[in-house]
Amino acid sequence: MIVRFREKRMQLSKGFDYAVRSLVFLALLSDGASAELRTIAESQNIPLSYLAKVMRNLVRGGLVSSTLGRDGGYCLRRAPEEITLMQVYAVIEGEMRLVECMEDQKNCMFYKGCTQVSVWHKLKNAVEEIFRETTLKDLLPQPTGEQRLTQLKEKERKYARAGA
Amino acid sequence: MIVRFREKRMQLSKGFDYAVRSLVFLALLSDGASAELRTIAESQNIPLSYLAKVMRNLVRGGLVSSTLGRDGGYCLRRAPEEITLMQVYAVIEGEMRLVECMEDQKNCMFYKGCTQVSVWHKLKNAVEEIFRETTLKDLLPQPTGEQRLTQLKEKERKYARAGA
DNA sequence: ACAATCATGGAGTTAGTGACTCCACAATTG
DNA sequence: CAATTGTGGAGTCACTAACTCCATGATTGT
Repeated sequence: MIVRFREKRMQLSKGFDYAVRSLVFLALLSDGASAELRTIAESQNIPLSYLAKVMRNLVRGGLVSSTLGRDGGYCLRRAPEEITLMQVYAVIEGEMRLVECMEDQKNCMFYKGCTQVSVWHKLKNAVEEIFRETTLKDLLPQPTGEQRLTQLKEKERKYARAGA
Repeated sequence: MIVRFREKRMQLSKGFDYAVRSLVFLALLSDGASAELRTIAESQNIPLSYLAKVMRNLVRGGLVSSTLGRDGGYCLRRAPEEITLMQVYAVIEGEMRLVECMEDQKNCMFYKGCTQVSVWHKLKNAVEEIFRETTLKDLLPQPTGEQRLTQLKEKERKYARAGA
């Protein structure tokens, strides 16, 4: 039996979710390294040929670069902190439209008297602001206490060497 | 040819939009007055029998009351400033779920390492905050300059009488 | 009491599209 | 040249928002 997502509105698409996950995966690679489609798909449990489409959009959008042939794959084009969710959203979904008449109000039959459109815009702005201020870096898993301790020691050693 | 809404994610349902429009319509009636389904539907260009369903939800949700029989119809149960968009959303759409694994993270295969869910929650909170702070009153059309002038004169006359 | 008028309830129907698949093709490299 | 990798696009499928229909129940004026 396939358990499915009871659909309610205001939800994000899987494509967008997949894109973000994949980008985070790429961001976690030691810098500059690339990963093939299959690796990403398997690690993130994303259907391979569907992810192909998503990645193509990311390539077209300039967020990742792809190399063909043996040892090919995808890698980030910019540092994680320079890639915002807004950019990802724009690449995957385009312009955000909460309602039909969001920008082309001429089509809206309530053109003149419509008082709600301002609220929808406020909503859109709030969402986009969060998208704009959230970068891939914010989505990277925080180092555990142990890891942070290691980093600290590393730093200390550096300072010690610098002082010597 | 039927022109249709190019669907992009993060959009609000028509049901919700219809609900809000209808409530605003009711709020504009001189207080206590009720309007029948047909009146609302026609004024707002909403398919009659679809609106019936929406209104039923609003009744069940306690936002409007309905009276059957001749001269029946719907009217607001509370003052416009006491009805928030959040309440309307809850009645029409239920709990907001931006992604599948929003609350039942056990189902999420990335349970442990998932760093994005916090962003989705931030998003949800931002949207819900706007919904919570926006009431029907905020959606009522502002009086035009002319109307405001009339109101002002009305007030002056009152004061004049009071002074006399 | 009755008929007109109103909402209620629930079982359809439909079109659109998000999510996913498949396959042929193009580029790269050992 | 053969293996490996991404590209491109047409095609499929299931789900559901949006909408319809009809039978039923409540209320009120006459």
